[in-house]
Amino acid sequence: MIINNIAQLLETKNIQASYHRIKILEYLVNNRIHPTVDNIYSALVKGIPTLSKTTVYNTVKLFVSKKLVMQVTVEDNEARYDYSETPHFHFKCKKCEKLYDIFQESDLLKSNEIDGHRIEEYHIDFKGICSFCTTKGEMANG
Amino acid sequence: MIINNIAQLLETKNIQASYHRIKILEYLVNNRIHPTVDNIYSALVKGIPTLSKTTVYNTVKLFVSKKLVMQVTVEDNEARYDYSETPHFHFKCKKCEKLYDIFQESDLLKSNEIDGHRIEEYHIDFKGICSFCTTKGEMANG
DNA sequence: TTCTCTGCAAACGCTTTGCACGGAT
DNA sequence: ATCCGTGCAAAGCGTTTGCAGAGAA
Repeated sequence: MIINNIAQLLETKNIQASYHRIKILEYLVNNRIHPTVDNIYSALVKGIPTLSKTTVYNTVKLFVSKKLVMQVTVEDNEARYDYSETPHFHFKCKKCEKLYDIFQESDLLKSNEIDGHRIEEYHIDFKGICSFCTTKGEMANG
Repeated sequence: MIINNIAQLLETKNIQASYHRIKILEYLVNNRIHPTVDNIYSALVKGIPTLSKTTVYNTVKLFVSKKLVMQVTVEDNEARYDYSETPHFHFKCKKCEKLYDIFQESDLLKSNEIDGHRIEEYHIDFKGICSFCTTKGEMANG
């Protein structure tokens, strides 16, 4: 369902709504499981036998560049992709390896628990434009 | 300097203090620049011509397993290594690509600035033992 | 001697690149 | 006819593995 909405969503971001792109975005919207490229490919190739992994790579890269989906890196060498309107954090269980979404915001760092999960490590990374680059304006490019 | 302290630091963590390990840890302690394996290798091979990248891989992996250094993944396909007693966050400038340490803790998410840097994205990942694995105790290993 | 550290070379796995085919406009 | 999406095959690159030689205990 909501294939039309998916196509519209693509157009909102100025992405031409090809069949593959619709299916890939649809998968991301309906499966908020932080899939890898391989996850997406394996799930979709059953219904689209001609699908290639290159297309999945191309497509998620395009989606990320258009800020339609977010790339998540919790573990190394596994790029995962995440469609979500709501900013959130992740909790990865070292035992069962599941990746949980965390929406709670307050007192994140005041205890060693979050949503009942025992925190052993955390990694908080910000990206943006640093104060030096901000004051230097655009001229410092390159 | 402080070669002796480095050796002691290794012994504290039950790591035999070989020459290479001392030099690699010394480099990490003195260069809090979140170096990659390649950074470490390139810096040290000048003074230790026989050094191999495999040894650097082996060594940082050992350090991480002994919790002597932390593995940082801000960008994909670049594993960086970080010696630091103080837990902290990172801010990566999208323009100049520099990686800043952030020690401030309060109101992290209440504004779109931190230490004067303009935040455009953030990624907060936790790792530990999830509530299900905790209640299941040790029996659920596998 | 035995155990561990070291290092070369090859293998590995994810990702990217180059190029050509095919469909849409 | 042109542009863009797609896909195969090969290359690329960081990392891991296997194994052998060197050094320490």
